[in-house]
Amino acid sequence: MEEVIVSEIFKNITLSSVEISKISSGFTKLEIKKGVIIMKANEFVLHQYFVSKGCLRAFFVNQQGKEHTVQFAVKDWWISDYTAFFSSSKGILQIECLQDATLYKLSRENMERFYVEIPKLESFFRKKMEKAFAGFQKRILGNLALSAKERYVTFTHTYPSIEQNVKNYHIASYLGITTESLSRIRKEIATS
Amino acid sequence: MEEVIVSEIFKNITLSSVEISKISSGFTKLEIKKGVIIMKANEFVLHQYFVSKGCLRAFFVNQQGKEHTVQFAVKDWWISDYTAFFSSSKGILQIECLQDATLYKLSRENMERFYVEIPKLESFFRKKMEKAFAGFQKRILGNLALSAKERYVTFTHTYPSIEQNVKNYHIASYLGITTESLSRIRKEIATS
DNA sequence: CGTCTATTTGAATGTACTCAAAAGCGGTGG
DNA sequence: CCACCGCTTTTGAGTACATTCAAATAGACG
Repeated sequence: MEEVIVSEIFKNITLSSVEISKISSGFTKLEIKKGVIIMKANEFVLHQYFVSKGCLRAFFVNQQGKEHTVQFAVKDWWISDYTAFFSSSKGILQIECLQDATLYKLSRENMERFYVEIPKLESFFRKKMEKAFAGFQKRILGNLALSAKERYVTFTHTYPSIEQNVKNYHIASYLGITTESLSRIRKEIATS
Repeated sequence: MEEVIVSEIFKNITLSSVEISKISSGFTKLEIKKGVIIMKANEFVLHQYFVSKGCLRAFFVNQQGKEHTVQFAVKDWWISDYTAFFSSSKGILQIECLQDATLYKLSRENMERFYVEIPKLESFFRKKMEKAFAGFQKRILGNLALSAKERYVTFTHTYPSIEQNVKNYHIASYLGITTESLSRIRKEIATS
């Protein structure tokens, strides 16, 4: 892997050249085409992915075949089925590439090795978790406290870069409403 | 603080007596009575709390005065307004004691000191975050994919110990429904 | 026993859903 | 350039589910 990517992923961290090459060798670069499913449900989740370019989503398909988007990821985000990734178990999510993407994949194994060999990376990932956790809490609160319309408006403000990349039905499946409802909400907003 | 509590909090971690006393001095023991609010919204969140006994909840109050429960905590759980705690900013959640409780409080400052002085604690807290994150993801998925009735049933199975400690309207505010709806759901389940 | 709080019930309302059909949009090939 | 195709979004009508508001019942506790 080109080593320049290490400074893209681990911004704000000062690393020696030895550390950089050690980290580099732990990542694998992937070029993914739009439409490709890079992670299937019911398989062991051994990797997480850093998005250097493009757009992806992680989603759950329920018994009725309905899709529920758990997460979008654009540049500088990480994506995986983290519940499975952390517990080294089989996942329930699928991950789909929505726009041609450049990814860097990191195995749990290499990540654990980083923690031991380069402790500041453990701090880095801990902080990343803290932010993700805070984001999830915000989302839970939003689902509890806000109407569908408010959730949509919040979404467009919080993730303007994502809105341009994905279909409305992906957004609907993220907000927990149907495509039709989202369409009506958009109309209502446009005519007000 | 009695040092015996350190082994209660940091189970599965081998610590030297020096480390134990260092950790002990970082925690403060609290005895809290039912009904007491230990954290108010709009104040800086400097601590997180380990629950040794009792039951608490973290909740958000929206403009209309409606309450939304983000988290319950019973024995061995931690509770705080983590979004604010991690960013050392003002919180939006309140934390209420639902059953007389024994808590051990830890400041962000002391926690950061632990990370530096006793690195295995950073691993401990990282893993704790990973589990909490996984739990939140499950909850988001539940909110998206399940009906109110299914969410209630899942809740009673996942947190049987909590259900006994809290009022139905607390559970309703956790599930995102009204007390009346929860009552009807319970009736429906009972007569089936 | 009486009071306060929590839960249940009822009736009317509202919001989002389902299903079905129409309209819009983008790309491809004649 | 335009006609066609597939996919996405919009619109409409009827329905289901949860909400609101109000009132009745049930429980807990002094």
